[in-house]
Amino acid sequence: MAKNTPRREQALTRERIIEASISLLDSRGESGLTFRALAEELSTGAGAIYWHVANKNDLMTAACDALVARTLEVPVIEAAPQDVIRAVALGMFDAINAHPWIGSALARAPWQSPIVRLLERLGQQVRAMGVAPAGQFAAVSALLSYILGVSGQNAANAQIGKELGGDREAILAQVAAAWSALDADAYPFTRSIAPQFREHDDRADFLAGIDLILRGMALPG
Amino acid sequence: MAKNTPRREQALTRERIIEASISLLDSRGESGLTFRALAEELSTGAGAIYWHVANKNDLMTAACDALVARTLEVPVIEAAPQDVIRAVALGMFDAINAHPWIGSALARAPWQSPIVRLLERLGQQVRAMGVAPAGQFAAVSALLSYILGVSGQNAANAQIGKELGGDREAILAQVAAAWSALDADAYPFTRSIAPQFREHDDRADFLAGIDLILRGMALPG
DNA sequence: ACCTGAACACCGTTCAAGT
DNA sequence: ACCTGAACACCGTTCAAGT
Repeated sequence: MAKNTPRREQALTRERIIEASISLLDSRGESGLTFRALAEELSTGAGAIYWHVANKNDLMTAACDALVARTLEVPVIEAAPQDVIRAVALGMFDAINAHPWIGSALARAPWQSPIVRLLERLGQQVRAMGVAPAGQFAAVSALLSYILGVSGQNAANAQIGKELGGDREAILAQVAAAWSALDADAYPFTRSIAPQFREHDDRADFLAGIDLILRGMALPG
Repeated sequence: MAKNTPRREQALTRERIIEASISLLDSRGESGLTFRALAEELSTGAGAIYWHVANKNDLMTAACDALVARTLEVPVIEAAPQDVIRAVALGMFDAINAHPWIGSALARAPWQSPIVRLLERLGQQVRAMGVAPAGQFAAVSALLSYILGVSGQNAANAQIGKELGGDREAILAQVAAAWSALDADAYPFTRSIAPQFREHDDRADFLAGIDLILRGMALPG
């Protein structure tokens, strides 16, 4: 055996670990990211990964951060601040739809790097909108919380969808049917909204919520 | 041994299991809820619990639902719809502050019973506000997503706070310091907001976000 | 400095067997 | 019908030992 035979094609780096994590998360879902699976994918031992990564939480946050960075990388179009905010929000919505695990990862990373990226992007636009300095943090925080809330729900929906076989139409119909069967006295609103729910468009409703907040922000006072 | 000696004081019921789960979650945090710990608490075997509960997810959702139900149980004060919405939202905020694990449980229970309780309460008020039927679902959905987003972040904050020793002041200061140290070109907004963040009031900002959405909803069209 | 892989201390869930 | 508890198939994480 030559002594300088490399043990593998590429050296094990934090970046390679993160990339492998993303592809594992995308292909096998949240429960598919395992130190053992990762080690096999990278042709190494489970313990080796700990040299580059503190723990699983660190790994998830890093994977999430990499995708959020990519999502926000798109060139900033010259547009009204409100439109940029809409674009950023929709970009996140689409990214989470494509990689549902980001939703759960974001929920567990309070004020960490992926969130800060978003905060910065939204904040610059909120400032450009002319929101008073004293209200800027609260305004950005509201946008952020809303986006994260939708993210989390969408991630959970996707998870359940995968478990139940994936047919979105069927799941919506099932939920709508359950709502229609609720007690008429206790749940009048939910019952009445069931048909609307069945045909609702997550993306359109998401944007409607963003617009609600933006409209509230644009008002004086 | 008499044959009719009861094996334990009380029979094992779904309710007792849920109560024990809540107290375990409150005292030991999210990772403290374990079938083994639960079994010991209830003087039974781990497997016995499965007779009354489908799985851990079912258990978490049920525990969450019980607390949400209690939170929404408070008598509806005769007040303007906006004020009732504020009160409901604040009630949820405080409940999640007291039991951070609700935040994570809610995030994983899309359109399940705890969420439906909230949906109903908010929906009745949105309708009372006079929002057009076609916009009611989107409006409630926005409020709901926002509340869940804040919930999730708060739950994660509490989790990290517990891990790091619990001093909120110190954690805020630490995050603010990290933000101030960010690259000046890439993160101008985050840097500028750091002092504000250090002294921000989660509850006040939460309410400010609710008001933003309510204001947006009250506008025509 | 970086990697190996066995070992540790857990998990949720199942299921034959009991009452 | 309800409960027992051992067993199964996993986890994340650590660490002595290697290169």
